[in-house]
Amino acid sequence: MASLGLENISEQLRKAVSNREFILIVCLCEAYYVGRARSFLEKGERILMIKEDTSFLIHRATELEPVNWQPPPNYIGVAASRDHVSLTVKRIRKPEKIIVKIHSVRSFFSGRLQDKGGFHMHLSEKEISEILWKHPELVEREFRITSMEAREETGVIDVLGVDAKGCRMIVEIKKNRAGVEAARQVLKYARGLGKDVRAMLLAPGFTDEAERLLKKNRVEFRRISIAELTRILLREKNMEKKGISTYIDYSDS
Amino acid sequence: MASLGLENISEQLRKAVSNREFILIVCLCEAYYVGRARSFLEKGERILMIKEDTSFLIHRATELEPVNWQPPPNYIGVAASRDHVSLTVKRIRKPEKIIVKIHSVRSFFSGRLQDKGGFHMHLSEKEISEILWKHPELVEREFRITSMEAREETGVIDVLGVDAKGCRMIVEIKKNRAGVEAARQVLKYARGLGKDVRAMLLAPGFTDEAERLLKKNRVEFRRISIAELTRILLREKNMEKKGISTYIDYSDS
DNA sequence: GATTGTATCTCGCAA
DNA sequence: TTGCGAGGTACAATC
Repeated sequence: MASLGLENISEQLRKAVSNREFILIVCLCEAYYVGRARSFLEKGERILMIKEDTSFLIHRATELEPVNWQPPPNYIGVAASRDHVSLTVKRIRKPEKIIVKIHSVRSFFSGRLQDKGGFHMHLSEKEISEILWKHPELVEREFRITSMEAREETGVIDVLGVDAKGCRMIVEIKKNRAGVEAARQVLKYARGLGKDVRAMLLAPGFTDEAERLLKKNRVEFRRISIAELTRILLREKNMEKKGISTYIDYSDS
Repeated sequence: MASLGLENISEQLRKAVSNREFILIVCLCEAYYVGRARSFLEKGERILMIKEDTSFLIHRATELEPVNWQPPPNYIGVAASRDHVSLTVKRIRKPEKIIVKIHSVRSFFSGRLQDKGGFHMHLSEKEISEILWKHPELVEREFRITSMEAREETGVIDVLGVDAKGCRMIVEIKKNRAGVEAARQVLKYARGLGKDVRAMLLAPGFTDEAERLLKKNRVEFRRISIAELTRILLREKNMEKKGISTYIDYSDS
């Protein structure tokens, strides 16, 4: 465990900052902020967090939101005085800075975090299909779905329907950002059904490559928001079994 | 320093949670979220923060924003398995929850934070006056300022001016939330100048008491945003010496 | 409880 | 770089 003497802390902090480590300090401090506004946080015990990309946060004992913060990139300076360590966090691209006077330290952590784990907002394609089945207008105004998961020679087409003008339309759903493969897949389906068929790809996002391919081949595409679909899904579920808290249970076992 | 064995951690965590302590855990973990959307965060090293009001945050090595979070109040549950500790954070007023599987712990801190320090967004009354001098429309459309810091028998009136209809108007500025004292002060000034004078109190906020008193005496009041005024102030300063970074320097010495 | 508006909003994307 | 829209926005004030 690190010694918590101020001289020691300032040395460790300096080193951790120059190594671009993740730093957590539980300390008695006060903080000034000048930038888009100005503020002063009186002395008290808080958590200082310096991230590996120089993001900076000061959290208090309560409240979700940090009391002070600064988005990266920042210049971070450490200076030792007789009775305190000052930490200066200065935004590089904008005129903003926070100065923290650290008077004493209760806990200090620094180190590199091993974190290659991905973050996924998700909804299965099946769930997305179910939502679209109930809300075809999410695909397009006056769109009607005639069949789902239709087996064709070229593969399984997620959604088959008819647009406002009576034109047939196939819709392919991707739960993640769609790449060229997805684009090629829709293309294949569309070609398999002939010329007078509209084709659309629905996904939370599209790679540049995919967009190019889709535009070139006149396949329509549209962004869907997983968050919005989730909102709809949960609302419907709540309608079904109302009164009961009904979000999906991620049981832990 | 706490032992970082999982059994030990689960016990400490349970105790800290039941004592409503502030908890910081640097650990290898994965996290599920279900609620307004759904997400999964793959295994990696992160910081878990449980606050004294049960606010919950998961921060990664980079990025200002937490990857997962949950506003208070929450129910917090701890369960130990053979190879991991699971932490369940379930929102009380809304159907949302996060489940974190903690696989190993690099650092653990828990304790009560002594923090009575206030947080103040500020701008001096003088600075506010200067901004109003340049932007009288912030007081009211077509307002013209005739004098500032005018000495009257009853005291120093911050702003004296004329409204769109030519009616005289006094404006009192408070840089913090205005209480009854401020209200009484404006009232005194207004009475000192006679009946055909409008009076207005500008402040970032008003106590209920103050509002009542002001309404009763037909003194107008208007909320001003310190953040907005600061924005204007800094913009003007940047116009003056443009090219140079010009925010006010909080020197640290 | 539901709605509205602000924020040192942040963040991503397009122009 | 700037502007615009979305967000699990959060949060306070208001009805």
